Amino acid sequence: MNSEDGTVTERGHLTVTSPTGRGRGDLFDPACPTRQLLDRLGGKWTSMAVKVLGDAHPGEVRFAELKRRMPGVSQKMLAQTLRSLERDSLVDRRVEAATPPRVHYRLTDLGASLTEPIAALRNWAEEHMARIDEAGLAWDRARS
Amino acid sequence: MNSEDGTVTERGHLTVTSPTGRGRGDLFDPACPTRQLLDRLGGKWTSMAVKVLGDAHPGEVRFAELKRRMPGVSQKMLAQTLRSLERDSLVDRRVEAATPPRVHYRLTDLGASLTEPIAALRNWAEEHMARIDEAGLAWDRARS
DNA sequence: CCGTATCCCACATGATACTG
DNA sequence: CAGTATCATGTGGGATACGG
Repeated sequence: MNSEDGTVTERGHLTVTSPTGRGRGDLFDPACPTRQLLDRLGGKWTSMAVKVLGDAHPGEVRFAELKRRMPGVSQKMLAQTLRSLERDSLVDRRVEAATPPRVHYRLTDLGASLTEPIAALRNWAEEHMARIDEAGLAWDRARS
Repeated sequence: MNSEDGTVTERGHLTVTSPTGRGRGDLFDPACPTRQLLDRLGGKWTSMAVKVLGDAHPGEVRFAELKRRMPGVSQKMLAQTLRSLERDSLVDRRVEAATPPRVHYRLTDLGASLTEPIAALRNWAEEHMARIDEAGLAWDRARS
């Protein structure tokens, strides 16, 4: 982010309106909800964590089990991802006081509701991504 | 959706196991369609470009007009975003030979179909992001 | 007008090591 | 077991300048 330049380089977003549509006095959409959501889901592990927790719903999943079901994730990234989801109230964290400690995670109702739009994305992806891959390869070939 | 156990092997989503059924994963899956889609939509300008082009559909939009409707985007990022979309066959590019040249962009049918799952995301975001923001602020307050 | 080529930096992610 | 701390790095993306 640039220093003291008051003008932000990013403002209006997916809620971009037609100039004639309605007079939005503000014009500046400091934080478009869709952008914010995409920023979260776009993270490398967020959607996978939601998926894994969603599959276990309404059961709880422990940290190590979560890690086991998300091959490739590091402890750091898993913890960070869960933190973020917890902060957003999408995930609930329950600590079982014991030695060693046990920590259980589950989706909140809000988090569970997210699985629906994600499912829409997944369905679209399953149906069309193969074609997109082909198109990409063809494009690469045709290029010079 | 069941609360069954087991690793996530379901085809089509954020699949995580190796194709050879190795059991526990050693490698993460690079070819999950949903992951690929999210990587694209997660880009800073992709979804906005789709939105703007979708609003204009079936009309075409020229480069400069697109840029005008996407405040904050640089020429580099706009060109790069459009290239990527074109490569994916989500966007069609038409060059009108003239001086100065005119280039028109429009969504393909495939690209237009993407607006539906995106709309699902947007609806969810508009309905719930405010609450998520609150939760984040409360969380920040509660934890020093 | 419509791009591409460079440079640059913040940041997301990964590897590793260390605690309670 | 469930994290946090630290360091290294690849890259997305912004600024700027040049070219067709």
